[in-house]
Amino acid sequence: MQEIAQLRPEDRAPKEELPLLDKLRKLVLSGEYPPGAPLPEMFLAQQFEVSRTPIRESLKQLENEGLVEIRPKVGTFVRIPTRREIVELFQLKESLEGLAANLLAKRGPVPELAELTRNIEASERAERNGDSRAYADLVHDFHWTLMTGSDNSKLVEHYGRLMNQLAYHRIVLKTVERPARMRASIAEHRAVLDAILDKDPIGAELAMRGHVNASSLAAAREEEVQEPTQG
Amino acid sequence: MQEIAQLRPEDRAPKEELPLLDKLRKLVLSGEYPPGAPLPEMFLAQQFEVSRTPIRESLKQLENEGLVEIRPKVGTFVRIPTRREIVELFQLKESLEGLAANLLAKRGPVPELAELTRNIEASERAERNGDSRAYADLVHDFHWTLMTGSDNSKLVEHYGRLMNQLAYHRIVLKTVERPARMRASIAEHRAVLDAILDKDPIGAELAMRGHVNASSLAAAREEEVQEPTQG
DNA sequence: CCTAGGTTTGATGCATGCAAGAGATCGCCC
DNA sequence: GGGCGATCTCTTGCATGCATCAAACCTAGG
Repeated sequence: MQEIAQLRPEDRAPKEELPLLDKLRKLVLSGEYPPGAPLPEMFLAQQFEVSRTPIRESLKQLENEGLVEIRPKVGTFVRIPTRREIVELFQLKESLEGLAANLLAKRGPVPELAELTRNIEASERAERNGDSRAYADLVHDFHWTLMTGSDNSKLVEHYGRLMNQLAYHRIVLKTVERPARMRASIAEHRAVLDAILDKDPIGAELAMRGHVNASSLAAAREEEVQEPTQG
Repeated sequence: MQEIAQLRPEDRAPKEELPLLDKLRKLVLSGEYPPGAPLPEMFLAQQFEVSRTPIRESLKQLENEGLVEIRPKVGTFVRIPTRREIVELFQLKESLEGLAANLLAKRGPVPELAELTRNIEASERAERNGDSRAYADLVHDFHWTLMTGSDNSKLVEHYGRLMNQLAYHRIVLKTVERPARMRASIAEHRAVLDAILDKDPIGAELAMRGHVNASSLAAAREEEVQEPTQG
């Protein structure tokens, strides 16, 4: 029974995700199937040219990830997050990103710092050029660079799960940052990075949380505009 | 396409977890199968008197939860977390519990506050009586009451996933708080509760993070004692 | 026309069979 | 005796068939 002690995750190559699960996840996250849409196993099976079994397994995974809902003996449906869940996810997001900023600030000089610096410069260019598409991508990159820079794989893992549900939400409500928010957002990014460069974990965390909170409020305001009446 | 809009999770009863998955999870978390132990589908199938199919689905879930590892064409094994992952999980734990304390402090008078008060009093009695078993249960309850009291289901969900991996770790290393730590831990709990009662979210969060951090350090020290040599 | 009950349909849930691959075992050659 | 290779076994991965059940439909009664 000694050899099993060597079975540690670090000893093997990182698990490559199965292509089928990725395809199905992308199908949901892309919004190709709208929230509430049914996902019949038979249909997906012939869609991907496999049998129902691997489809079933993947759907169960997606249920575990909170992206679909399986109603026993009825069917699988694209999940519709409640308004409340969105708020909850934003609260979590604030905390996790704050933690990432905190941890990164403690790490000292790492490549991510330069990448974040370049990101902010590129964001400013995109903002000046009014390239909202490039800007959105850069915002995405900024947050993920900060995450991976935290050097905490479990944090990244949980963050990924969270963002899958929120990214989905963004698609549903088509939330986009308004030009007025862009400049403030960039300034907040810079404040976060400055605190990190100053090796100020608490300052970095607070700055990040303030930024995420401000973004969340902006997103919530967008929703108000798009869906003024909602119980 | 209007009727699908009514398919919101809040409209239905909370999904009851399948018994089989729970049984398998408990089997792993209880330590009945030690880390690295193989979990053959056939064996489990006849163990639970079902076919391989539902076993497979459950095992995939457990893999998603990070409790087992499936090596394609080889088999499923109880996962062994790395030392690094444990540290990462403790960092996450600190952040999530801090968030819970923060949110609870913002909620005002809720039943959880009285429950936490009672919990601390019971903890003190257990400490005086040297009842480490009861004390451990009370510590567990304190943290979970705080979590559920945050009124954030997504936070609770992520915390549950995290604790599944850490609870597992506790079993593996049989980490227990030493008597010397117990009194300090109770005082920290009280400090957290006091800040919550004062409606001081930031103070509550900081107190909670300090407490979790102290506990983590204590746990790490326990490990040092039990496993002095480890690369 | 509206409602209640039985029926039909369509989907899932699970059992089973077969093929493919990884690892161990055994034998052969050096 | 040691190293190497083929075989052999045990496992998973997937396809398929049947039973089960929820929901829609259709019909008969009020």
